[in-house]
Amino acid sequence: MVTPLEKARKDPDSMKGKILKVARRVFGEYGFHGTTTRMIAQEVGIDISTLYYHWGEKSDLYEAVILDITDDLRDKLEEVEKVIHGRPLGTRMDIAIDMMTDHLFERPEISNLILFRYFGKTRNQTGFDFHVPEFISDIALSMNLCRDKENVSAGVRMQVLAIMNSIHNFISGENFFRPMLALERDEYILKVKETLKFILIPAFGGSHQSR
Amino acid sequence: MVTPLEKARKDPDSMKGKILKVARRVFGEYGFHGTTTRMIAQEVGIDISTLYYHWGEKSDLYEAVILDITDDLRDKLEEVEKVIHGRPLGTRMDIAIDMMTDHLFERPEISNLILFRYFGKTRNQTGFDFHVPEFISDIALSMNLCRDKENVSAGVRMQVLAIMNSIHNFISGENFFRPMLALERDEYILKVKETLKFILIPAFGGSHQSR
DNA sequence: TAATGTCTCCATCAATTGATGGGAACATTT
DNA sequence: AAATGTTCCCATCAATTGATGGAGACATTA
Repeated sequence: MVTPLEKARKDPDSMKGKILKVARRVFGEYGFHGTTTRMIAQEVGIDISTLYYHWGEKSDLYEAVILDITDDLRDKLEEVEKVIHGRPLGTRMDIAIDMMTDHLFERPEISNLILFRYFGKTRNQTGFDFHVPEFISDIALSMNLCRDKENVSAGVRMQVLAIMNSIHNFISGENFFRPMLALERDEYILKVKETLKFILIPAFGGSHQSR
Repeated sequence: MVTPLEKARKDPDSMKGKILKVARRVFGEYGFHGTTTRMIAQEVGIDISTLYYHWGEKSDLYEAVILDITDDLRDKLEEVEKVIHGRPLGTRMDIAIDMMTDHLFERPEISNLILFRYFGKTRNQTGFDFHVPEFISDIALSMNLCRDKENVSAGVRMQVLAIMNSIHNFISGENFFRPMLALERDEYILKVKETLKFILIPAFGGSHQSR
């Protein structure tokens, strides 16, 4: 069976797909409460009732957006893992940072939405959760921070969280940070990678034992 | 002349002060759009019109909250600077992390609100900005990352941002991360400090030259 | 006592916002 | 041609939400 989300992902030119794409961006910029269904409809260039025809409740659309970016992120992480597999630890970090930042800078809504979920509450919180835990374990394994996927210690999981968040921060904070630093977009992206590596590689890329 | 905000800060038991305190927390949890004036009034235990009598428009109250936490943060940073001044670099990081995390874990709204401002947009954005830049330079100087407060390079400022954000992330994300890691509050706080030091001290605390 | 300023609540508005129903245009399929 | 499904707009609701005016209660001051 094909869910509406899968259909919309497969065909981004369909109305469902177009709405989903815009909704990703707008929800990402303004958060759940900061976004109105009218804003989304207007950006797509359709009437509001058309939006409801396709996606139903606002929270249903939001949920679809969340699942969409989750899938997106999972796919990318798998791709990265394939590329870095087998290489020395330092190189692995280097490549992973490059690939993830490039990917996310093209899709800042992903970082935006993830950070919104981490740090903000939503009235009428529906507890559909985020499958973060499995990501974490995969990354920990891929970074040689643990031996097996099961039973990753809390400390290691926090380290992975810190890494992912530091990336998301710079992506999502671009609109705030870049004017502050007076950098062009490509300079900014370059400096982000540089800074992330400067901080993360000494701690993770070097010669440490897996615990 | 005494502004309403100064008055409220000086006298936290006054109605103005009580409202401000609650508003900090609620705005921090739900963001600007996620918070209704009725939510705040209800938490304080007063009628909504009482709130408007004291603070006027919702956005005025929000602005006061922002200024309030900015002052709070500035004061704390000054205090930290006094304590760590003159000590060796590694110890400085260690103490600064301990003091800042302790302070912020008691006042998570600060981290919440700062991250909201970094990562989210607000409809009708009034561009009152955040005075982040000056903090950054102070911290950079205090961490021996630059020689003088003027003319701190973009790279160094990004490093400072990364440090501050990584702290805010764990504070503000507690509600999301802690259940995920199945930790008690004090365990969580301990592990946060541990993780931050594990990542940051190799990059900043060790033997590096100031640029 | 009278006056003043502070603080409170109730009732109410107007605008926004989530959501729906009806109906028409249009293409595709049967 | 008939049936079906998709896409679209208009009108409209009910609930929420930001905001205000008026009228009391209360203490302090004159």
